[in-house]
Amino acid sequence: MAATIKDIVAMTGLSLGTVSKYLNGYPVKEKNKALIEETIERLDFNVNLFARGLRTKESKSIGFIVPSLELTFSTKIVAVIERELAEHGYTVIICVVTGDSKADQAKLQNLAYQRVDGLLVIPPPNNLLLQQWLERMVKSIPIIVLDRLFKNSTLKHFVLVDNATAAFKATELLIEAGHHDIGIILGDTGGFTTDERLKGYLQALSHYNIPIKEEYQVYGKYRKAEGYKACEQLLSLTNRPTAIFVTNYDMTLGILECLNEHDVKVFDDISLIGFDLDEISKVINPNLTIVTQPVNEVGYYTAQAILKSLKDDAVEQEIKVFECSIQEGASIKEI
Amino acid sequence: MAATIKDIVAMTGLSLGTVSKYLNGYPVKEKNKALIEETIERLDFNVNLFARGLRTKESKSIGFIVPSLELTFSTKIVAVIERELAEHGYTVIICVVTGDSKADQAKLQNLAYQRVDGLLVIPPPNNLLLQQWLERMVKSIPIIVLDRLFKNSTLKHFVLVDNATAAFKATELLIEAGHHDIGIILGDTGGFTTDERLKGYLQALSHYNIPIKEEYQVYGKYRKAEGYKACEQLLSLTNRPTAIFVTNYDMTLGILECLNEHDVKVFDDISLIGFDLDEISKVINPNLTIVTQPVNEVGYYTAQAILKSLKDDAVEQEIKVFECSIQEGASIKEI
DNA sequence: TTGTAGGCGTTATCAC
DNA sequence: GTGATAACGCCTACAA
Repeated sequence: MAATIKDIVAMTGLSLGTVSKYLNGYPVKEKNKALIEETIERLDFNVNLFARGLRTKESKSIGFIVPSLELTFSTKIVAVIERELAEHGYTVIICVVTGDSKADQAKLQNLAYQRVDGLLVIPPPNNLLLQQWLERMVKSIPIIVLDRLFKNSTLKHFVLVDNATAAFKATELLIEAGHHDIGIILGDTGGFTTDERLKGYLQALSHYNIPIKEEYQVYGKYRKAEGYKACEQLLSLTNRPTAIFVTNYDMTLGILECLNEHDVKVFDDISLIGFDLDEISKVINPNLTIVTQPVNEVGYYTAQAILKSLKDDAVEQEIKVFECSIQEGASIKEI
Repeated sequence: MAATIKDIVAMTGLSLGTVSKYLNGYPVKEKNKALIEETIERLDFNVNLFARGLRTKESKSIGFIVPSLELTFSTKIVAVIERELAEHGYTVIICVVTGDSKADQAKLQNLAYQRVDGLLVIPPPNNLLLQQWLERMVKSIPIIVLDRLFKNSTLKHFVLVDNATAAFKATELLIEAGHHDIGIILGDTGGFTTDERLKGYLQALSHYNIPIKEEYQVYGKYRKAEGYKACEQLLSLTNRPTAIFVTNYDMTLGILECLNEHDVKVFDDISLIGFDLDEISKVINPNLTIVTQPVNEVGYYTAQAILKSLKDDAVEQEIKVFECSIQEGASIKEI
């Protein structure tokens, strides 16, 4: 049905080799070039990537494994990366791997079948299966892991955000405003970013000689609904914290909803510092003070990095770390 | 490098045909089956979709063309669809086509090269190029268009949301609360959903004999920043509206930010009805009354529909319409 | 149930 | 610059 090079050959009288050369940017007589181009147009010819891939072993596609498309962080990164890669003729195949799903195995296999040229991964918290699969894949294609560091791994390329420092600074901000009873709402127990953020929080407390209270550390799995519950837990404490540090976007929504429903006023009744709420920090009244991750920079860097790996297949170890910044709002009360 | 069927043949002593049969679910002697499975495991064999596709002309991938990954509506649909399709062994290739970009042409060509088995499309407002391309593609693969209706087209399958009725009901709600001066913040001039929503708004006004004022209709391109500007425009009117209907998520954020900065209180100073703000309607104080689109249902239906089209290639005309609902908050004041 | 052989549409290696 | 020809890895008749 669809036109092939042979059809072009038949129409132009040129040889298969010549047409193929044209298609791949090799020099062809000006006259023949025009003839081929016209014929391609007429036939609505599209190169068959099955056939080309069979020969060249390149799919011109890269796989992007994310833990969820419902989490704002992943989605934003996908947006940036799609843009950059498309510009270079690469197509992005999305693959959601949650880490706790029976479907993961099948999904990864599909991705392997597709013969992507490279892989970008934001690993889910629970990811043994995925990690093993990656160790196998990295033998044949470049892989960049985002937002998580694997120790003792054959994987060499990581892109991180300095979550510990960010959490330290956020906590410090609350401490400097006079808060000693600071709750933190974390992601998944044992998750990499969760641990880093907790570390920063604890370091800040230690640094300022503030006693650490276990009951102030609650987990919300980075989800809005879980964040809501975690918040209720903090509110129900007899020694309720005077300030809360929420460690991602989606949970912050849950926290705000919870405070709203319990008629606890941000600033007046409780101080708050959020995470990555760029779009809505000013929608909220009072404006929220937030830690912001440099999502665009991370995405851009990653896209460029994978493109580079696709060319040179130099396999140097590389760990790139980005710093967060704090955007001041009016949600922290001096006490 | 990577193992092929031939390698399996060499290891097992079976023939190529037998192995291939196993791979495709045809009956094979139990003993041979076990042997093959073991060998596949040992060799880390993955079917080569280039080769298979070359024969079968199927890529097991479907393309999803969206106007942006920064718009909440698209992103949510992508999430649902990826989940459903993956379950059936299909892979999703994301392709952002903005409609005003020089890059569109190249991106569509790439998608054509990839030989996707089917296409899902949320067209951007400005989409002549895309539409022409789709008319060509639909000759060979099934295509479902979301959130927009093409008239006089060879495209036959559309999934819509009844935006006109939704806008009518939203406007009616404001009218019933006593509002006559109702501003509407729309998407892209001439966009399909924009026109539908405007239509519903105008119908409601007419139905209740409320004079239509052009200056109350402003456009915000469905973007937060543009929504902000549009809101400022409404606020600056001498006969400032007493209520505003904002027609998508992202713009609603902009409007809220704008009202916040101009110290105009929702409910007290101005009534508001938003769109698709599910996650944050309760984050805002007062809770926002919103129109909600059945995103999950739309996504689920679409995924099932494309899977069906992939099997039967019956090409019946089909236009599926989903209704919106209204979720009551406390952002509309009786006057 | 198993084995054999041809071909899917390209690219790459030659010789011309 | 151009033209023939052999792969690439798999599926699918067809024959056994």
